[in-house]
Amino acid sequence: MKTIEEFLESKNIRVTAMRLLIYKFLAEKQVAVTLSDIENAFEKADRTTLYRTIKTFEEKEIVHQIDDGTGITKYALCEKGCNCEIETDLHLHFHCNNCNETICLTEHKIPQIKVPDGFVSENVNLVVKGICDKCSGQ
Amino acid sequence: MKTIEEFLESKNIRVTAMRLLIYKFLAEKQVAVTLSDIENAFEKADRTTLYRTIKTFEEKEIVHQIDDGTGITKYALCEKGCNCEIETDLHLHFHCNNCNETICLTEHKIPQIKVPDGFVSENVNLVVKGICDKCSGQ
DNA sequence: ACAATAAATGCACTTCCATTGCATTGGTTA
DNA sequence: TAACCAATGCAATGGAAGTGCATTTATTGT
Ligand SMILES: [Mn+2]
Ligand SMILES: [Mn+2]
Ligand SMILES: [Zn+2]
Ligand SMILES: [Zn+2]
Repeated sequence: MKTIEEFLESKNIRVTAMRLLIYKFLAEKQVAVTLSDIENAFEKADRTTLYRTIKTFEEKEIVHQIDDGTGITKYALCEKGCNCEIETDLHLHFHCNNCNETICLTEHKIPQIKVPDGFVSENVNLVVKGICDKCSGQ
Repeated sequence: MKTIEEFLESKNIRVTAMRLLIYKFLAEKQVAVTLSDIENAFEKADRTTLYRTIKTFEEKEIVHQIDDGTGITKYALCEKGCNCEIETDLHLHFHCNNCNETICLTEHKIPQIKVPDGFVSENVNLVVKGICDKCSGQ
């Protein structure tokens, strides 16, 4: 069981107080977060630092970006063995129309999508919208 | 074969010169267009008018909005019998990473997506990215 | 330990797109 | 013709993403 510090170092991310805090914040959250969410959680810190931190995490592939159609970019930690490097994020994302939260359904892989002749599929974004388990009340 | 005028009226959209022009512009295009595309095509007209025209078309369900992940909203005419009212846009969208164009693959319906127990799927957005037929050169 | 160096942080500013308020124009109806 | 309402145009706003540069903090070599 690696410490967070060791984990970040193994990914060539220098450990700083801010980075540890943001990493922990992401790890606690069960849902994808926006930059504003992080901003609200760390009011002392500058927006740019938070922005660049999340971008660093993204580059180093410990976080992936989610476009859930709300127009606001969200982020979530990658799962172990996520291998963003090789192919993008194969799991689907669910956006709740009620509580407005977006979560990774890491168990649910995106099915193979057929495209017409002549088209080459490199990458797929699949977002399901509806009511989440918490909001559907069961 | 209805005229465009009759068609717009049947959808409770008042016919104006601008609306006819924009409708024809959309009808000619084989690809989804941005507001800027329309703006460039009609430099005499005000951006707001173009914006509100497309929003009117969207409300009246003769145009659907496409979020292809570029961060810029695109629009395309609905197919006949599209029935946006009942359920959204079941076809998938393809975004070309080379020419940067997005097209409706109206023939390609989105497959049924399974979601975990407790989740209710209301609506699915599926965007495939890759190389389009024109760019793949076949 | 110290100086040199590089990276991280903070502040200010910019850009881009979407959206709105309000005045004006234009078309329809009584 | 007068009254009305919708469409248009202009100006401004807002939100989010991104960048330049100065400052602080950490790392490295001597
Ligand atoms: Mn995810
Ligand atoms: Mn479409
Ligand atoms: Zn919910
Ligand atoms: Zn192309």
